[in-house]
Amino acid sequence: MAELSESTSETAKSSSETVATKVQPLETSLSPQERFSEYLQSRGLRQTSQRKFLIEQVFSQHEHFDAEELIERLPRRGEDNYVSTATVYRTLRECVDAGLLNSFQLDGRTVYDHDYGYPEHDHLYCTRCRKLLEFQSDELVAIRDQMAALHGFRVESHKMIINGVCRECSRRRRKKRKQDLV
Amino acid sequence: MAELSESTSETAKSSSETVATKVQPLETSLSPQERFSEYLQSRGLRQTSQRKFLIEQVFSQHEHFDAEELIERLPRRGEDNYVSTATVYRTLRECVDAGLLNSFQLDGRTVYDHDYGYPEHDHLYCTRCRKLLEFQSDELVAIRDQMAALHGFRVESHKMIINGVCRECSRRRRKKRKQDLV
DNA sequence: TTTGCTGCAAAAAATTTGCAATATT
DNA sequence: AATATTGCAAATTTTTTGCAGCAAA
Repeated sequence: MAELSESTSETAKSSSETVATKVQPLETSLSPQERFSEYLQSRGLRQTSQRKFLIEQVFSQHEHFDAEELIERLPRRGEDNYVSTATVYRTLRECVDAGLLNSFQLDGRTVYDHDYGYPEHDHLYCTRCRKLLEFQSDELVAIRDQMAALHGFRVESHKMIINGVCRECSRRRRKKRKQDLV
Repeated sequence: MAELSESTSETAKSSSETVATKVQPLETSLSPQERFSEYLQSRGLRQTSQRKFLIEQVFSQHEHFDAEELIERLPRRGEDNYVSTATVYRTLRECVDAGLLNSFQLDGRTVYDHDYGYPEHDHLYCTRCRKLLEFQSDELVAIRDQMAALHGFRVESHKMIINGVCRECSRRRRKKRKQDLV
């Protein structure tokens, strides 16, 4: 139904002190597959072909996606490696439990984001083109911890999303307005 | 189905520089009712008894709520002032458009929060007791703006939620663990 | 073998929508 | 009078669940 795209990261050519923004892959000792295997084993769960195939697909590209999008690019019923909708949902949830994926809500859908192998980050969401950008800020985390401490909270995680209009959409709009004047 | 409660605000007895946390009502020249009237008029929409009644109910208590909770404390079908589910949903959406309410997703539900008459704030969510606390941080907003600027975004809004375990739940847990040892 | 897992279809949960009747402006 | 709004029920949308048969360990 809806599409998400272009999870970009730009370099901080900036200015002020502690501005870290680049969201770069981390080095990991285990591949997502291996990490998932560990998770399954630790819980007495089974290594099935469906789970293996799904993890492979999910980590074959670093993009945000929702269940529907994932299912769309998977083999159809009858084809090889077909996985039922129910199993896709079940496996996505397991990935979140296993710390491989992160999930959040966007326009009513659950969006998944690679967690394993990526630094903690948050998102900028363009309300015009629905593009999702990532950013990373240690300062943000520091404030988070400060706020939590103030209220006696022990932090488990956080989600932040900044809604706005991206550079491209602003440009597009400006151009259009100019044309409208002609 | 689920219940949300106790939107508290604690005072910052703190310490470090710019820590502002108290979320206190703002002074407003218009009541929510009046503000909604303006909104309706400006769009050629109508002032109906249902809308009037709903705004009244929604602003009669400063709490987070979802559609289900609201409907529960409203008159039932057959009673005076009954408002259909569809209208409740439609009106809540209008409130968001009108800037009276804010909404965000929590555990699969849409949660509404008073926006009009309250300073911009974010939330701490206890994953154990599902309590929602508010906090306010200018620093957070500053970082938000900085991150947006870095990516060429024009900010429209943001949502942040910190998940964790609240003071009370931590205590409860600790006590329980102690008992378990006996 | 034992028990977890999968696919299927049906169920759920939370909104949304079509439409005829009704109420505002 | 013109048309926005409401209530109702049916439809959507997204995700979950029950269950019988299948498959890892």
